[in-house]
Amino acid sequence: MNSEVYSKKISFYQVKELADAAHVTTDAVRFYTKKRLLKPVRNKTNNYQMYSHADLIRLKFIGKAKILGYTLNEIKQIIIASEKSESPCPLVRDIIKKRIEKNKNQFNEAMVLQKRMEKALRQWENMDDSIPVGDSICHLIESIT
Amino acid sequence: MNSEVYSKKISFYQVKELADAAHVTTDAVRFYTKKRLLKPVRNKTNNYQMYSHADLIRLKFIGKAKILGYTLNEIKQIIIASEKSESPCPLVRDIIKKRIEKNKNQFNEAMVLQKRMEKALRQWENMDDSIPVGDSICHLIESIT
DNA sequence: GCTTGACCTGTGTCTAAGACCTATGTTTTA
DNA sequence: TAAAACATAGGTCTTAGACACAGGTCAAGC
Repeated sequence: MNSEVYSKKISFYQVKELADAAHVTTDAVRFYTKKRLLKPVRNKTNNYQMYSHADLIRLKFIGKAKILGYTLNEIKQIIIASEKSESPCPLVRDIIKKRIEKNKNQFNEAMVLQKRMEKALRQWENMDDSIPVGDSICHLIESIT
Repeated sequence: MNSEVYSKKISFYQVKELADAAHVTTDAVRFYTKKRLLKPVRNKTNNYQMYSHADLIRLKFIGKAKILGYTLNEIKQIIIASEKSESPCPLVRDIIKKRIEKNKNQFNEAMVLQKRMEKALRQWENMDDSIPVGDSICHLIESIT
């Protein structure tokens, strides 16, 4: 049995119930709560957190936003905007545009790194595994220009 | 004037001298020192760290290894191997091979994310910036399947 | 009534590689 | 002698939680 209260037509969830409903861990729920992305109320008799249906919707929203590449801080800004009855959409569009651009740069950087590593590995094919001499550490890496 | 001691044919470097010589920050030098990648000795009169020429070579080595994609922990393992008069080369080759593979996977994941973001942005072109209703937060993100 | 298991609480540490800041001590230079 | 430039240790901050620990709560079965 869960902790839904039908008489009041208000459902509350405990941490694990909420986590399971959104297919995330309880650690994630607690983490989001600490960051104030979720806003449970306290059950004063046992000090437990009680999550509302709105929290469940928020939690699912967080999941979708995350797979689109939004960070938790960005998601928080979006939620805050929506709570002020502002449209968060311009913010949402703006963030994703910037992230797409940023990712392109990181992509290129990662590509450069990958090429560099592959080139090094090829060059090392003709070099032996010698024991370092003097202050040298590894002639393979030290041979890189 | 720096703190090189020519009479003993041993040069010592202060943090900033070493950092400048390897084109890194003093914070980086201190960080590597804390991680025991560099091993200065203490000047007992003023409690300063004194770095040797071997430290400078290590510091330059760290720089080269880093642009090849090695992490500091991996670099530490390599240095430890070389200090035991073992050849660190098999380790060096092994790490880079694994990282090349890992990068390929991360590359693919990043590509999937990028495509997902671009697709979302295209789909949002035909949607308006409405104000959230009820428990909804942002219909743009919530429209993602 | 008691135990057991499953849940809850807060707190802390760990991940990578430093950047930045504070407060304080030392050395060099004008 | 005072200021500038160096040094020290220590702390916090960045991502998104995972994992561990110690102890409180609650339902079920015996």
